[in-house]
Amino acid sequence: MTKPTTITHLDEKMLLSSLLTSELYSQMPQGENKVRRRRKKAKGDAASSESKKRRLSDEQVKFLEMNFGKERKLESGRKVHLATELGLDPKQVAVWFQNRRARWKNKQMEEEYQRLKSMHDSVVLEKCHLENEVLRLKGRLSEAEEKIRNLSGGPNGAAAVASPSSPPSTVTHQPLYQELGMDGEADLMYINEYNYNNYLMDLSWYGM
DNA sequence: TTGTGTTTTATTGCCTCC
DNA sequence: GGAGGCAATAAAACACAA
Repeated sequence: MTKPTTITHLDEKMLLSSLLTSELYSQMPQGENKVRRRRKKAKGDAASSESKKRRLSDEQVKFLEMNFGKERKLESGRKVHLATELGLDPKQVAVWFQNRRARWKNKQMEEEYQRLKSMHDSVVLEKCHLENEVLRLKGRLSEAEEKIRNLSGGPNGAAAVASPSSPPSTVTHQPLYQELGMDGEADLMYINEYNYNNYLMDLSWYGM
């Protein structure tokens, strides 16, 4: 009689992960990748109650935390001293410090990421504002040029304005919204806000 | 109670340094 | 070559919603 096995989400994840690492990665030619092969866990020992995983007591953790605060690395003498003090195996102390360093490093990286992200966000926002300002000023420049053309006498006056002192490239400075037939600065503000929002959405999409 | 996600403890394999 | 560090991961322990 074979009982149908139900595969939980967790099992599925583990299975997938072990398949990926053991099968896929171990097939990669050695030397071309730095991905280590999936190890095999010695399951027999875990069954014995003696080697079962034990959580450290609050006092033990507190003491270890205190020591970690003083010095994150653990030289041999200190390890043995802490172990006897806490009634633990020196190896357990070493493992605890190793794991604690890993957690500390993760936290540092997370904080650094948040710091950089907020810096980056404010730079992007600033860029949007500056782009808006550039477009606004270009609009005003076009208006001023138009007025000058009108003042210097009708439709032919434009030729007079386009003298050597005013470069012909001015035409290419026409604001984008005029080219697109849009309604001035309000639309431009909208475009920039739109781009910025899309940008933020992209960041969140990539989990940033 | 149970399924699921998270945290903690422990192991393995590789790398570096002395 | 071995001691110690680190990254990756396993697995137990725990938290918690449903």
